[in-house]
Amino acid sequence: MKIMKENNNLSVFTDGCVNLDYTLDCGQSFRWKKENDVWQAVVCGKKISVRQIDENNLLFYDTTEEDFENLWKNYFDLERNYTEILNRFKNDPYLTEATEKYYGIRVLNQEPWEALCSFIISQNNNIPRIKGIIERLCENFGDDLGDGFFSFPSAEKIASLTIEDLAPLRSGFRAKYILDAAKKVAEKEIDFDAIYNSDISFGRSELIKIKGVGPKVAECCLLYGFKKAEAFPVDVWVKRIMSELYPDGIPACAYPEIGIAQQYLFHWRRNV
DNA sequence: AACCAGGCGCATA
DNA sequence: TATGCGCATGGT
Repeated sequence: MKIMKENNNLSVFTDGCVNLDYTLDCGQSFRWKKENDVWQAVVCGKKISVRQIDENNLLFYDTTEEDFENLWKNYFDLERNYTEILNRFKNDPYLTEATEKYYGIRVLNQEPWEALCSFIISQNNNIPRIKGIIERLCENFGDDLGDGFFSFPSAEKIASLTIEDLAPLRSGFRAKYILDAAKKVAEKEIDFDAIYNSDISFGRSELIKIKGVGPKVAECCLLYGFKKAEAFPVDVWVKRIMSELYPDGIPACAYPEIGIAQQYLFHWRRNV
């Protein structure tokens, strides 16, 4: 990976397996917006603007090398060797098709709290409405960073609120789950560092202690928020994939990064 | 064990 | 334009 400074911007040359359009609009994150070919969001409390120049080149606007090294490199999972993983996936015909068609999806490493909160909201829900609820959550309780951008509110901030405070979100029965999660996280009853640094089985048993977090939401948190590539969220689309294509289970070549395989298969199956 | 709890996109009537 | 369906979890 080569990094070049261009005034205040950072030009990053990757291995080519990075497609922002696929990555930022495949149901794993809900806050990115594309405006004039530039993808924008607030991540880790900072506004980020990034553009795909070509297959190998990303341009990060107003970005320091320090922020890229400390935040964005990990966020976009750029340290992982996707070439090697996707080559291994080619031992399976369906994974071959999915990875060729949607080459460049990367599994993001989002902030644990944002991932947890987002996937609690995602349950029994569709993507347009998930985005709306999260947007209202940030507008109401996040920090105003100007130009219509808001940070994702902290667990501590949410923990200080009541169900009535959350009414403007129109999140329905999920509001009580959001509060329970915020309280358990703010009071360190759920220890993010421990989950991050432990085996996936520990994270599974911890996260389902939160009301509104079942197996599916827990797997999403572990995959997108705790960098567990071996997490495997099974939603209705993945259930279809499993019954239609893999009645005997996930092919061996997908291990151990079955979460990455899942992301390609999910997007592929949804866009048939 | 079957149903409901917000609400909305989506497919079908 | 109206109607029903799906959605992931917990509680009844």
